[in-house]
Amino acid sequence: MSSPVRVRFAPSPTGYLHVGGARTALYNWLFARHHGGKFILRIEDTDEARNTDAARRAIFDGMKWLGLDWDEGPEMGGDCGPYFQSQRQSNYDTHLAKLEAAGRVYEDNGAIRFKFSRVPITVPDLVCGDVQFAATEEPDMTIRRPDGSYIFHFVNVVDDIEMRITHVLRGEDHLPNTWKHIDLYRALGCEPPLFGHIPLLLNPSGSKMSKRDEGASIASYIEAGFLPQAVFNYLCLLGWTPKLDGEKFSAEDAVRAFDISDVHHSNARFDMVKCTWFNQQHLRDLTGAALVEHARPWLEKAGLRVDDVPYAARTLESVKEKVSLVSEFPGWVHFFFREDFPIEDEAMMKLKANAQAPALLSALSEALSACADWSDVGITEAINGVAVAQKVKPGALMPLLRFSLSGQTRGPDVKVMMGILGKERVIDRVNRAGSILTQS
RNA sequence: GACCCCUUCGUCUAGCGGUUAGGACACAUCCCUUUCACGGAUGCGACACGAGUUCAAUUCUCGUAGGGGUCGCCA
Repeated sequence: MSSPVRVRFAPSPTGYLHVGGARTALYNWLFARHHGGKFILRIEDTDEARNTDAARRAIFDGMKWLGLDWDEGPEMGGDCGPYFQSQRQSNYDTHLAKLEAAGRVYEDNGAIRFKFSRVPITVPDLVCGDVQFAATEEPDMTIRRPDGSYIFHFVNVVDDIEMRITHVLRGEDHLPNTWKHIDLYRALGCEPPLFGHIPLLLNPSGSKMSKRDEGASIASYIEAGFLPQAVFNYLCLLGWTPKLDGEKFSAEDAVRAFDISDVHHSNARFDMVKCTWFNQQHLRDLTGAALVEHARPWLEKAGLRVDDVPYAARTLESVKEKVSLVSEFPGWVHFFFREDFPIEDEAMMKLKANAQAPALLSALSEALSACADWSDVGITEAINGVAVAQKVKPGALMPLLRFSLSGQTRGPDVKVMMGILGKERVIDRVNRAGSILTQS
C-alpha cells in the first residue's frame, strides 16, 4: 500500500448493531490494524427519524464489546469530522456545486439528479476481481431530495473522498451499485478508492440475515452470555479463512494473519451451534479474576453475591469446562454461595431410592468429622475408610455426597467441591441430607 | 424482468490439473469416568448437472440449473 490505509465502517443508526454489519466492521478493523492504518467510524444518519441517541449507542456499545476500537469518529474526534452525516451538509453542497459546474446534474421535480456517463464501467474488486458493467440504461440517479437532503450514494462517496478513504470493504450487496459510485468519483474529478466486496451473512435457511433471525443483533450475544472474543473469532471465520493452525485464535492472531485475498467469494450461513462451541473454547482460557469479571453480572442477577473474588474464581473454575455460555454459571455454582440451595427432584429421588443412604451418610458424617487433614488425600482416605467399613465401593458414596452437597445430579468433581466448601459446610450438608431422609 | 455475485460432506471450509478429496461443528459408537463435561478413538458424510480443453479435471472455458443480491426522492 503506497498511501497510508484509511478504512471506515459507516452504519446507519437503526436501533441495533446487525451481526452482518459487525462483521463488515470487523474486517475493516482487521485490515486497518494489519496494515497499520486508520479505522474510521462514520454514522450515516441522514434519516432524521431514526437518528436517536439509543440507536447510536447500540452501535458504539456493540463495537466496543467486540473490541473494535476506532481511530477517528464519534467520541474520538479526528481531522475529518464531524463524523455524523447529519452534520456535514455543507460538504455535500460544495460537491454538488462541482457537479453542477461540470454539467452533470439537473433538476427534476425539485429533486437533483446525477447524469450517468452511460459508458461501460469496470469495478476492480479486491475480492471478486474485475467486475464489468455494461453502459447503463437505468434512469439517472437522484442525489438530492426536494427538501434539500441528500441520498446515500452521493453522501457516501463525498464523505469517502473528504475522509480520504483508501479502501472500501463492504457487503456484496453493494457491488451492483458500485459502478454508480465510480461514475460519481470521476465526475467529481477524484480517484476512486479500492473496493472489496465481502460475501453476505445468511441465516440458517439461506437468505440474508434479517432483524428477526436468531443472532442478528450483537446485543443478543451480550444478553445470552457470549464472550466477545468467541463471537469475534466465529465472525472472522464467516467469510475468511486465515492462514493459521486451527480455527480458534485471538484478535492479535487475526490481525497478524489478515489478508484480503483470503476472503471468500461465496456467502456463508450463520450457525449458532458452532458459535456456541467457540464460546466454550474461549471460556476454557479464562482463569481467576478474569473469569469472575465475566461471570459476576450473571451471578448477581441470580442473587449470588460475589464478596470474595478468589473464592468465586475457584467455584467458577470447577465448572468452567462444563458450561458453554457465561449465563449458565449460576445454575452450576449457586450452592457454593448459599446454604438454602434447593435439592433437585432427580437428586432427591436417587437419594430416596438408595435404602442404604441414611446409614452411609451418617457414616460419612462421622468419618469426615474425624478427618484431620482436609486435603484431597485426607478426604480420599476418609471416604475410602467408610467404603471399607460399610462394604461398598467408594464410587457408590460419591453420588450421595454430590446430591447432599449441591442438591444436583451434575456438577464439579466431588472432591474439588468438598475442598471449596470446606469441612464445616460439608459435614453440615451431609447431616442435613441425612435428616431429610430419615424424616420422610 | 434486467444486471451482478456465488456453487466441495447437513453447516463452515481446505484444495489453486494427477490427493485413498483434508479439517472443524453437528451426529453415531466406543474408551476414560462417582455425575456432567472435557479429552481420546472410530464411524457417517461432499466435488450441482452437461459439454468442451487436456494424457489427466473438484481444479481451466462455456452452457444449464440452483442459491443469493441489486435495480428508491431507504441506508
